[in-house]
Amino acid sequence: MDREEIAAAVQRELTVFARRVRGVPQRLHQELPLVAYSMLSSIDAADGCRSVDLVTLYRLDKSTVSRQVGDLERRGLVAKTTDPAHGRGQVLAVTPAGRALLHEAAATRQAELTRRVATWSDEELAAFAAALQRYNAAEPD
Amino acid sequence: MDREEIAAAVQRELTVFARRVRGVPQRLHQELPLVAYSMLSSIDAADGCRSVDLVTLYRLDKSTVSRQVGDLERRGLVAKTTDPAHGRGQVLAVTPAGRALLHEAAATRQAELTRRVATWSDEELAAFAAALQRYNAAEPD
DNA sequence: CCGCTAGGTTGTAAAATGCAACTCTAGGAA
DNA sequence: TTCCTAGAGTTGCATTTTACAACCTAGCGG
Repeated sequence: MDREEIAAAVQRELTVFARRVRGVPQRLHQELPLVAYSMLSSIDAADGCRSVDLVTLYRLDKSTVSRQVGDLERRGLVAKTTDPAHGRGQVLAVTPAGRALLHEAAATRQAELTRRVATWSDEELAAFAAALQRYNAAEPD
Repeated sequence: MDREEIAAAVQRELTVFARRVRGVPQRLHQELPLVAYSMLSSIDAADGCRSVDLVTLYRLDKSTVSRQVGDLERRGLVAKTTDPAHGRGQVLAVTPAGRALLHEAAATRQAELTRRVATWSDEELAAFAAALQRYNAAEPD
């Protein structure tokens, strides 16, 4: 198998993964679909982040992020604070309720993943994580 | 980093990938968005496949596949034939026009991928492909 | 003090999807 | 043979997610 074939295989597998994931949202966790989950977990991870940061992380439109963050806020999972230190924009923070729901959902997802990779060695899993990280880090433009 | 942390990293990276991909469809290839592309390429790869096969491959609803295949047919990229050998159901085939468009789109996507993994060695890329394959092959239920 | 611009929101339209109800027909049972 | 069941596909309908565009708002630099 030459490099081109390998690349084609990567392409194929990424496509399958991407397509399958589209439906998963509500199936996995009723209250926190993939979209909301990813937002919430990013806000939690990147301390003091603003909506713009999510725009660049996920390469989404401002409006999309605005709506989703708005939804999270309306549900009491996220709080917007106007931090004068950051000048313009609002700093986002996960509320205790948000954190609770997030941990619950994370556990569910983690369990699912753990089952899928049950037969993988630690080394194999670590290599996979590193490769994904590297792939995602590459600039698309 | 213990196994749990590694798993969390995998989770995180897969999420980022999944979220980013959602928007890509029309951006990458005007005529053949990700959804149509994946259908067409699967029909091309799995010779004599039926709609049901796509349902199981991508874990989509029958209706979704029906509409998408219908769209491809209306655009003259796919032909449905009622093969008596298969009993019920219709066997799908990519038309010459479909194949042409498919190859064109594949080239575009391949180029994009190639750029992203330009710094990867053959071994690294092959390992990535294998890991993805393994991940996708795991039964989710 | 004033315009510029980054950050965010809202209106609108499109795509993708799932569920449910329906049709059609091949294949087996009686 | 006839009938009934189950597999394959289609269509109606609602929902979610998204992009684009127009808009608003308030810091920041001059």
